[in-house]
Amino acid sequence: MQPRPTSFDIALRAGVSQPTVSRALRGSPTVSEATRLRIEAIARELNYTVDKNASNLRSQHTKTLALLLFEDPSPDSSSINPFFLAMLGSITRNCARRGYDLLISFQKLESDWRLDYEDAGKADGMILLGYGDYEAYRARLDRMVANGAHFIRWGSVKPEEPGLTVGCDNVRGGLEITHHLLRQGRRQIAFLGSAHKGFPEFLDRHTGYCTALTEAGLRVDKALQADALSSEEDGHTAMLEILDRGQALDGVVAASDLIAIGAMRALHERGVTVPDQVAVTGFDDILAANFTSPPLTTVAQDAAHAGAVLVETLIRLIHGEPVQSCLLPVRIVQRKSCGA
Amino acid sequence: MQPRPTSFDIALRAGVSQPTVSRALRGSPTVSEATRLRIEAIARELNYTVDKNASNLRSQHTKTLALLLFEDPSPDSSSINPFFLAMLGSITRNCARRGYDLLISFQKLESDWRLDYEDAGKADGMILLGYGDYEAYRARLDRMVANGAHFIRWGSVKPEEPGLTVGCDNVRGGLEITHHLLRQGRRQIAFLGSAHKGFPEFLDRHTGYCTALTEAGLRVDKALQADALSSEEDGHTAMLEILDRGQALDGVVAASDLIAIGAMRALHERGVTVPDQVAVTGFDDILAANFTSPPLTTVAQDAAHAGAVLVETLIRLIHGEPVQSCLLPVRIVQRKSCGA
DNA sequence: AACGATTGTGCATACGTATGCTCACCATTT
DNA sequence: AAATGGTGAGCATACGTATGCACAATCGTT
Repeated sequence: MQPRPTSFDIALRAGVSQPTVSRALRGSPTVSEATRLRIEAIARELNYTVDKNASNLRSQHTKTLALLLFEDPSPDSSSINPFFLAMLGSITRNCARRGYDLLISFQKLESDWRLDYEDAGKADGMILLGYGDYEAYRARLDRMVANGAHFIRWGSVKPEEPGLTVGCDNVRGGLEITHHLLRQGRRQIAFLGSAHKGFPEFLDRHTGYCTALTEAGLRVDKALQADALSSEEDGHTAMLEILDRGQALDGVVAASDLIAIGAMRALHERGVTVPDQVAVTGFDDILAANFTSPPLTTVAQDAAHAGAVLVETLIRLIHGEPVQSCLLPVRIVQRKSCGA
Repeated sequence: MQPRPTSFDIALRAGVSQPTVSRALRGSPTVSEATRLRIEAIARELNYTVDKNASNLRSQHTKTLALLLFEDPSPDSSSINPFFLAMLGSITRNCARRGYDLLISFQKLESDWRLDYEDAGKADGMILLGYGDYEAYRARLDRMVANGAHFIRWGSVKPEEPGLTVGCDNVRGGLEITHHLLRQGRRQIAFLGSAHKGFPEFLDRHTGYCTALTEAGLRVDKALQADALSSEEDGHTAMLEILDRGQALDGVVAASDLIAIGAMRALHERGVTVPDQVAVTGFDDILAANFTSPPLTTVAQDAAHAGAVLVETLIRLIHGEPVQSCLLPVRIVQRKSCGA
């Protein structure tokens, strides 16, 4: 177990100076082809790798991004929301594609996450992922922007918020899926999802839902709505709540797939058939949406694309290139649960 | 946007030397209480954070673990196996709990992953996660062990393999779930899962399945087995293959939940009822297993516990403490699909 | 033939921290 | 009063790389 070779070892064997080795391996044009090839050969032979800590320390950047995953506010914090997991996969791949490492961390929204990463020189920028009411942290975000921190959020895109946001078009998603149910002739469409401020994306979806109803000349009825956070259990509870009101309904727009799955369970328990009596739709298109019975019609967010945009935009921000927030399109995935 | 404060800045304001600041903040006993408190106060005031790169460079360790996630060999590489995602979540949490950062990377098993991480000084150790025939890489693993690399694998625990492995008791899982079906009176139990070497865990589960049948005095019948890699589609195909043989059966032991879900889809398409005509079981207990129709009886692997053991063991390995491979218990989660 | 332009390399140094060693100081002991 | 021991802090330095600057060598130009 010999110590790692350094650039000095390479230099010695190649008969050049250490800086020349550094330049050669980084592909600097000021090093001649012949020298570079010689150095590269020796480096390969010795299994040399650049010491990242030394390299980062000197160059003052890390080629690393930090992904801060904010815990669901829901009590069941033992599992991550499946959609965020899909995002995580996509972000990881895209970081690798761009030559960046990805540092992952779970956080509470209230904790002092800024200090831990970019400030500590562990990452060049941060991706903020998770439900959460960023508005409550406006002051902190403002300060971060002022300090020149590099970060980008996934969430509800609002022009007035500080910093950059990438998110899908939740309003349009809510609008189109509701339209879709209306086109099936559904008229008493419930909405399940938190209207709580902590879930700005759910609020947007709710806005789309309301707009669709209004455009169709229908009344937005409070009796057809119930709060649900993000879990399957929440969806189950919310659905039962509406049923227990004795409220008649023929459709359900759920703010997430998990909520929709819970709602279907509740309907099933009460002997209501899906989609014949009640059509149900979700949002996200998580894996499980394929396997429910009936399979769930839902608004798909393209996690692969979203991850690419997040990483790409953040890297451009780090490089000082012009960037802007970005609203991604959504797409309706039609399966059986909507009755179409 | 002023430059980050360094330990020299703190030292200046506190009227001490830089090394004293370093010692104070790291809690060295050679610094007096009074001095330490003073330094800590100033550090807080200036929003000081230790520069990780400098710190790591000097101390030659990073307080970072690398998670190498090997791609599924399955063609659909766009999504990560849900069980591994659950592991990822658990590993992340446990790293945080122990004060380590987690660096994530997708890899191909063939690529030169060792060089990229521990050697580059980016991580103190590596967690290897993914299906894969590590045996084919025995030589490389041997070399890594000889070089003193710190790594731990998730997978099939075999005493003869180099390095450390943590895995659940796949043989016992296969055994118990098959017993479970046998106890329901099932006698013609199929096995769906790759007997391919690339999936040692599936092989172990298959071993358990065979043992259970033999113990029950039943013959292990090739006609009741079909290869399936890890995806839902593979399970679907494999199930159809057996059905198309005209093979009679009353139970299915699938080597993963996704395979089981695909199998149930195939059975449903052919008008076979689950669990009345055919009982179906899975392995993993992914989220979706709750929501299938009927809900899937399966062998649960405790990802939360597994992640804790992996991280714990790796850290002890890094610290030079005695460690050993570890076999984790599995637990049968009974739902509707097994007919019990 | 002399001179500027170009090319390739070395020198010196900085990045910010952690730690072995030395040393001053004070309290206690003989 | 001298010797001893313990405590707290400073000095010097190392970790391995990247980069501004100087400079030597080569080339092309008039």
